[in-house]
Amino acid sequence: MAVKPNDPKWLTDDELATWMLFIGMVHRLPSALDSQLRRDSRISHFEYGVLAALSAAPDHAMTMSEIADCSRCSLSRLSHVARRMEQREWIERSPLPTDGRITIAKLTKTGMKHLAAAAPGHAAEVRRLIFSELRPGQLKVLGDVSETILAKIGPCEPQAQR
Amino acid sequence: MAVKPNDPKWLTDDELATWMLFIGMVHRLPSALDSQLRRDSRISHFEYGVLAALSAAPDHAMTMSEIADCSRCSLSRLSHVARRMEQREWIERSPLPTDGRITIAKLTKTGMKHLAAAAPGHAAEVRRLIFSELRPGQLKVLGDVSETILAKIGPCEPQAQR
DNA sequence: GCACTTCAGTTGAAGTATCAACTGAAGCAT
DNA sequence: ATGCTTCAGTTGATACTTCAACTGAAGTGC
Repeated sequence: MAVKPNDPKWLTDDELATWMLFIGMVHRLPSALDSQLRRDSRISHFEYGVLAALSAAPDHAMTMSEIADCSRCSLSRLSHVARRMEQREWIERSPLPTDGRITIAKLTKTGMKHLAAAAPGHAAEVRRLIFSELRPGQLKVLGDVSETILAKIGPCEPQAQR
Repeated sequence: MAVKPNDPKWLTDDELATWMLFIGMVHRLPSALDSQLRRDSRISHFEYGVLAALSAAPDHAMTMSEIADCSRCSLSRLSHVARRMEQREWIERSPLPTDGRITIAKLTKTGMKHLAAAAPGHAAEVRRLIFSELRPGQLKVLGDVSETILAKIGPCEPQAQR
């Protein structure tokens, strides 16, 4: 991202240099992860996250809102994605009997298989791109900084609470 | 991003905790920056980057390929975006007389005004979200880590060189 | 000078995301 | 029990991104 170097309200030189690297990385990393998953496993990074979340949940099932929270996306986006995943029979959706507003999404066997097939390659890519050359001190800083930024961004706005 | 905690090829506990925070931040930061710019200045983060790059270039002009390189995007994406920006009269495009393959994109006065109007608010948001609570040591680590990851990802693949 | 290749960029189609509007279910106040 | 409000989720329209195919210009070998 290039800049307005003469604007007094912009950043110091050090900050600017960091910013260029950081924003470049932030832009390119998601698509790099996405490419690997699509190429090797015909699945998007976002879909992978949903499957992984479900696989870790009791009974391989969660409500739509729970998934949206932990995937940090809007219900709208999740709803579209869930429809496509349901068509591919990776998940099944059904209303909760005791509260008709709530939809339970459940991982199918097919979905579980796809996830299991995709996981090792994805893990290897994450390790290769990020953790392979990260020293413990850097790991800690990266976690802290991410946490701080996430806190500043705050909870999902788009449609979450309004 | 939830996970496969029992997979031996996955990550250590420390790495996993860091990963969840980091990938969440990486996903949400671009849309947070985008929201601020769209809300306050009717411009996307990507378009902002293009305008900023042009504003820093000699004569406020660059070739399409140069812009694509420094914005880290495909020529295809840039071409679509440039058409929309040309319609809004933020930029003008013309072929280079000495080589008909090359297109020069040039920032217009209108485009410059929009950029100047958007910059302070955007800079403030970047500062608020990222730099306000970052200590010098963290700044350095963030830059180094970003650089390492970018190097691992390598140059743009999509359409850049093939 | 002619075919072949590479280069720089554009285009259209298909997929995906975002936004606003909507639906039906549940809660709640009277 | 009836009307209002909130909740959880879905839907359709619109906008954007990506992919593959294409175009015309320049370079290359013969």
